[in-house]
Amino acid sequence: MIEPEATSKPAAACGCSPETRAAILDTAERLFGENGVEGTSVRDITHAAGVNLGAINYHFGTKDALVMAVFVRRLEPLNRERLRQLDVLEQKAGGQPLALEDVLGAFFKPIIQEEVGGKLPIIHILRLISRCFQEPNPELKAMLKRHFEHVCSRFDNAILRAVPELTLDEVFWRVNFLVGSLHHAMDMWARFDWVPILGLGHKPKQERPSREELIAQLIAFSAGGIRAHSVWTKKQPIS
Amino acid sequence: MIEPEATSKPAAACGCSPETRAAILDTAERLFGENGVEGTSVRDITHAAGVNLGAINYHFGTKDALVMAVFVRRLEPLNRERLRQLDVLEQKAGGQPLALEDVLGAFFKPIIQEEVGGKLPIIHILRLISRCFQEPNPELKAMLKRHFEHVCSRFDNAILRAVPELTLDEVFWRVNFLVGSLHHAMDMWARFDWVPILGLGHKPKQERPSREELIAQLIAFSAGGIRAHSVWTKKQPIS
DNA sequence: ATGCAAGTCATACAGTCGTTTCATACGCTC
DNA sequence: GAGCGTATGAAACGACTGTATGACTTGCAT
Repeated sequence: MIEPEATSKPAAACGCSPETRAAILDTAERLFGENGVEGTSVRDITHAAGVNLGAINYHFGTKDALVMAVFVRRLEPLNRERLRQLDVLEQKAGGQPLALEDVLGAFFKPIIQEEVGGKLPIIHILRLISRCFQEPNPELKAMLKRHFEHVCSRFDNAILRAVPELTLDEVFWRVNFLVGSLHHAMDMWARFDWVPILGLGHKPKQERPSREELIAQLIAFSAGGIRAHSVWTKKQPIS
Repeated sequence: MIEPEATSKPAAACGCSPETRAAILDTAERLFGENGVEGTSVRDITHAAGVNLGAINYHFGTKDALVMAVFVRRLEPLNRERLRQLDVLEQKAGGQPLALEDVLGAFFKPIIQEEVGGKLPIIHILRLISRCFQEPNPELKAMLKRHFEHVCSRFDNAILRAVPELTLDEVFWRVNFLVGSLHHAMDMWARFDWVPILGLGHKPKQERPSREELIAQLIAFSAGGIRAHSVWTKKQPIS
């Protein structure tokens, strides 16, 4: 594990930072997703990546800056792809409201397209996002806002046009429900073999579903949930 | 903040551990929920609780044991109340399948009943549960399994009877979707004033919804999602 | 009064944290 | 080949981590 990948050449060909930077980003993304930012030390990362301890501070300045770099590398292409798919749908529709399932597909599918933004499974960065939504770190929150603000605004509007019965507030909260479902489900999916240890109800009989099957289930669930009758227009209290 | 609550009496009345233990549990629950277990030191807890540094090790042995104690104090009465409400529903139904919304209500409502298991807002322990579902700590997982296994099994069965079209696997995953919605939404709700900073889409025009309103929305969404047409019986791939 | 057990206190321990330092080795331009 | 900027290496820094120790105080039974 500390073995510094024997295939690496003894020296880089150019003066710029070669694969060390990428190795740190890859390893940090994985370990952050598995154990959290606070649960992963810079020594964990450098040892697993087979680079020197000082490499993180040299290439990124601080550990916090590394966290930001890990996010930016993934979030930028991920959300660009989401918007691109939404653009395609709206262009096809020619001004008409989109089908709800199509909108949800444009939001979910880029998550499971592993090649978006790199060759590492996207699940790691998704688990990391899920973790960091709960963190109180203001810089982290500002960064997440910067990347998600426009995207969620576009999708909120598309969903509101697809299901005009709802109020904007209801769309806001139901989109948050949907995001929570995505995060928790993909986390469960990534650790499917351990799910019976977690013990959330029955252990499914069959194998772990494919990513495509899980996303199909997620789209069906979310669409059904968003299409549920409005409950806040009448402001009816809970029984 | 370090002020050891001036109203406390100079000495306890009995030889047993008096309010120190409870003060540690209350403070730990809050700080763990806000900053995570790894992000909260024993000094953070003891300072905020106004007790001595050694008090945690004296009363609980280790920090990990404190984490367990924090969980057990809440989870036991919470899940007991869930099962009680489900029992009442099944007794009323007399062998007939329950209404899906009633089942979901029995799962969600005890979360918002603040007086269940203590006088602290339940939101802290909910955020802590949400965080710890992602932790790789095996002892934590075993503890969560112990508390949730029976409860989720009961609710899975009730939901399966309410929506017999679904397969057991689908119920399993949709219940996980629902759990993710609950965790993420309640976390957002707890930090509603900061949500625009997080930037998940539009900022709602109106005020933060009441807990009852949010749960009503969550029940509507979840019921709609669970009632969505089965997608795995036909094993249709994603388009 | 005396002894005892429980609780609190200040302090210290060894280990780990993120970061810094300085020396060294490299590819490049002049 | 000299000089330069970039990258890596080993070691150390002070701060912080969870935990352990021993003295002190308290309420209560003898």
